[in-house]
Amino acid sequence: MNATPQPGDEAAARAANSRLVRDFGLLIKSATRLEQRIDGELRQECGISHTMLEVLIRLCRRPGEEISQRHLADDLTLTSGGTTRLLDRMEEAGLVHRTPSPADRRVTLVEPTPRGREVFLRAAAVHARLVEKYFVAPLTADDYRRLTAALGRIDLALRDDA
Amino acid sequence: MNATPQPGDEAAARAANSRLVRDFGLLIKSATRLEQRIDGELRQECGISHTMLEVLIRLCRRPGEEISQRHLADDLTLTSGGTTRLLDRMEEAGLVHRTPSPADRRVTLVEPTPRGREVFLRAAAVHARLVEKYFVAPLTADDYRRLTAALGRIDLALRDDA
DNA sequence: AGGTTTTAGTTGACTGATCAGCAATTGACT
DNA sequence: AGTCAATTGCTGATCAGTCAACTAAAACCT
Repeated sequence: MNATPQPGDEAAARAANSRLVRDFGLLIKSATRLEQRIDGELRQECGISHTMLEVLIRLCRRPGEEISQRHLADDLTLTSGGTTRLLDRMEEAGLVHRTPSPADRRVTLVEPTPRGREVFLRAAAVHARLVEKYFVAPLTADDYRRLTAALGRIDLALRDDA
Repeated sequence: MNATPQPGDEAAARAANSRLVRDFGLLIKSATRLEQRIDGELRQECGISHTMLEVLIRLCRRPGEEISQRHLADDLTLTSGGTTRLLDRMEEAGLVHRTPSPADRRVTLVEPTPRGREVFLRAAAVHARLVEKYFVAPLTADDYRRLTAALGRIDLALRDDA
């Protein structure tokens, strides 16, 4: 039923079973699952995606401040094209408003609409509930602190060599 | 230039600036960046995506063992349809081989081809190099241990209430 | 000032996933 | 045995992103 064992099989098995491979897989998988869970719940209860929530978070931080698409794109790790389309959908849904920058006619500034802020408030509550349940509750306070610190260092390492 | 401040603005700003929101954003962002980096490098140097590598990892663990698509889908957090198409591409690329299960005529079993194992070995080296650089190096040994343990608990919490 | 280079955002073509619906097969219950 | 439910994998339609090519505007550089 199986082919005759090849010399490479053993080496491949060793690599596939390595500790690092499993641990790294766990990081990616946990983050993916977590995001899927939150995305699904947000769509169902608030009608927005997790990505849209991330946009609203950034737009609501400093009321009155307008943020350029470029800035959003960098912060969300999206391409400029992807950001254009994301904001198209959000504008269509009445969540944000685009205005050309008076200072630089290349840039367009983005602001949440009143409705955008309102939806954000509801979404933030859902978000908080789920983050609490799956991110905070499973960890001790100490673990939580160390985890976020560790993630910060990883993120820094990734940013450093662009 | 800015609209008159609304009563909800302040509440929204508070939510948007919360500690939990930032920390959770960091988790998702770090994982996303990490995966993008690795995916890009794998495509360039080995011609496979990160998802394909994850498939090969699972197929190479126990040489001679064949794994059902269903099992793969669950393990990768993909839908069955997505898995079908992923394996279509991998079969097309000569990385895996599908055989109908003799025991249950609904299931099809998947095995790596010799070429699949060979590509996997090269990809695993690239993978190890990057994981080492961005996941291990930025952390102390102690942090690393705690981080993976914490992720394990998060993953468990997510699995528990399916 | 004037030409070159860089930057911001949009768009068309494509990719890799999802979802929902399907056929085939198997299991479970009388 | 015979029906009804559950499971496996596949498919068409769609979605949300990428990439590369483009335009318009600004910055830079002698």
